[in-house]
Amino acid sequence: MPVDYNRELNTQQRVAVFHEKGPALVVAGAGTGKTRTLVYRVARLVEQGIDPRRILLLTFTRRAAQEMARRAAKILGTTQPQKVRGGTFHAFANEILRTWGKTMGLGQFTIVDRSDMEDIVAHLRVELEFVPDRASGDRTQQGSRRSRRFPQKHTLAEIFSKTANTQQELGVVLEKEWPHFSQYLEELSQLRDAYHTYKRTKGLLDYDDLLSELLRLLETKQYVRERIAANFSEILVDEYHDTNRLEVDILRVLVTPGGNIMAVGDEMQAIYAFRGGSFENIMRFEDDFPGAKVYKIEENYRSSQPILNFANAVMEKAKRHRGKKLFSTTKPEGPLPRLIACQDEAQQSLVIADEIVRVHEQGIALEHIAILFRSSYHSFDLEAELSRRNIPYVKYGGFKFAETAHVKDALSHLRWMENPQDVVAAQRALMLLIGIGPVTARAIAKKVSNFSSVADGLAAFNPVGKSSQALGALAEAFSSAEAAQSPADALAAIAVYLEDSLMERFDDYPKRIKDLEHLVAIASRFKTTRRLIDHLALEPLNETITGVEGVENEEEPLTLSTIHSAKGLEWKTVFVISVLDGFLPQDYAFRSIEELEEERRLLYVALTRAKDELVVTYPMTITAGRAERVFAKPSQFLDSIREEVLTPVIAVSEELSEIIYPAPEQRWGKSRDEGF
DNA sequence: CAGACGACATTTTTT
DNA sequence: ATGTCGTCTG
Repeated sequence: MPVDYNRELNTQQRVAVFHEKGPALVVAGAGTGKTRTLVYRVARLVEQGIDPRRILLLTFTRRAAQEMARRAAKILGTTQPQKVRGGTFHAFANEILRTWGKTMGLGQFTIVDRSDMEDIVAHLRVELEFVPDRASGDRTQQGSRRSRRFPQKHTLAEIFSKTANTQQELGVVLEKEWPHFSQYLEELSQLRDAYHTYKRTKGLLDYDDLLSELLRLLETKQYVRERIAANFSEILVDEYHDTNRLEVDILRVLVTPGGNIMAVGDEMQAIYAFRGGSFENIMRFEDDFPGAKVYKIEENYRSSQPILNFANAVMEKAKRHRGKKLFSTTKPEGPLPRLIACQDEAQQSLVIADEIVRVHEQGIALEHIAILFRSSYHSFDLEAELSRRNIPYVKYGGFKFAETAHVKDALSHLRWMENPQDVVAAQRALMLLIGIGPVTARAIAKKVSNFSSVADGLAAFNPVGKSSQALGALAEAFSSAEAAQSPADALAAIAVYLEDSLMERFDDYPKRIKDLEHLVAIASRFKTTRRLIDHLALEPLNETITGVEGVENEEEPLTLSTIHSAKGLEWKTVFVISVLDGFLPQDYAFRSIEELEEERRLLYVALTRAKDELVVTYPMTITAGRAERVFAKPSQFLDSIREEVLTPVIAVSEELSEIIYPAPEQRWGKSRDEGF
């Protein structure tokens, strides 16, 4: 059955969907049906007879890719579009490198995540003696003092990652973002070399390597490039404003001149500069892909006009923008957004919880409500309040389930089993044992790496001393894990083995044991351990541990999310909390105009998630440092926003449990009088 | 060489 | 309020 493009799309969308050949850039504002356009583009291509397997859809998150394939399938009424190859740049790179890496000497490899990266760098730092080394005995006063200000491991990882993502020299990156560490240029350079060597000899790739190795492959192996380019006759890229230089370079070699690439993005929503993302890529699309056509989609379908007025007002003062203004013809009316000033953070939580109850009573399901914030920890207080009231929620962003210690522990065992040469995983697993520290762990890991199975390796030497019993238990666990028929069974064996250690180490071990069961359930969806491990490294579950345990599901939960994790999503009612100078914009951002502007776009992204009702809140006082209450200033982005656009409200409480604030339809003057 | 202790800084956002 | 790094002890 043919798709009725005339009915389903507006003129601007349709023009983009019917783009014929060659490169195209679709500049689409928030809520203008960006995804819709891509989905129909896929449908259109498939309808034209293009094999869906030859369409490559690169998106920023897995959620986006799945959503798109699902919706395309719905339109076409077939499962065809499910065959569209899609995923993140990193997942795509992984796939290609697994297939073609051998051609450039890249054999089996393991993906190391950020914390692995940090551990490796920390280890190398000791080896290179950038910290006082106990073994060397040479502990001069100077050496000790010098090491004091040497960057911490997470900073080191950040610096190295940034140079990879922006394709810039170490010195340049340091000068620009970490000038206070410029003095260590030489050491950092050495350390980075050591890190690269370490990875190469151990068969490890970090996230950045996935991209740069893919680029290297495409640039050095002509025939591989041609095979892949020929295989993907249509490339679609979502969220183009958040791509970094490395990703664009990959696209440039992958797309033959005049080839079919369609990128979709909105320079006003660029919020990933910290990972090298740059909306400049949107600005220079025509230079990168000569002959490109540019399409614009401006009409917003998501939000009511009052919400758009507010969002537009925030962007009006943006330093660099195209004067693009969102408008709605379908939703001209709606309640005005409100700005609620609360006494403090505790009251803010109470106000939000009360508001949620009110909205919910008006018939809006919890799943259509979201609370957004700049940083993960901004919601801690609110989370406590929600739990107290038994309001179910899921939290996205911040600490991830896959990054919690116990999950990483379990996965390390699995990784070690899969690849006995994976010494990073091995060390983590071994150090859990009493009596085994970094040195012994490394020694054992090295010995075991000569065997093709960890169980064999551990069995080959009979350990003596206090750790022998523990090592015996470990060997046993590996025997049963390796004998397992599926990744899930293997993981289950490991989970059982780990229980004692969890009980030993954590107060909340029942929860953690449950988490591992959850992990086993996830594992059961995978046929091979390799795939399971890759999947968890590339697309870690975004839910945080707190949210996972839900109330017995009477109703879909409420969403709590960082603004970053909310990108591309929408809700009927949206609350943006803690919109304070220092929170949003984050105090770090005051270093430069560029960073401040990115924070402004972040607020813009948050506001444009709302369909019908939007509430912004901030506490008037915050606890700064040592229990001192200080007055806080609402975000500078709210300065001089007129009251016809944003209704200011002051939440007043006699007691903390009783708060007076106006219902959304009430206007400012009246409600404020009532408030006092 | 492992592990405990204490001083200190450090609190973003993601693949 | 937490993690990281250095130092000290057995």
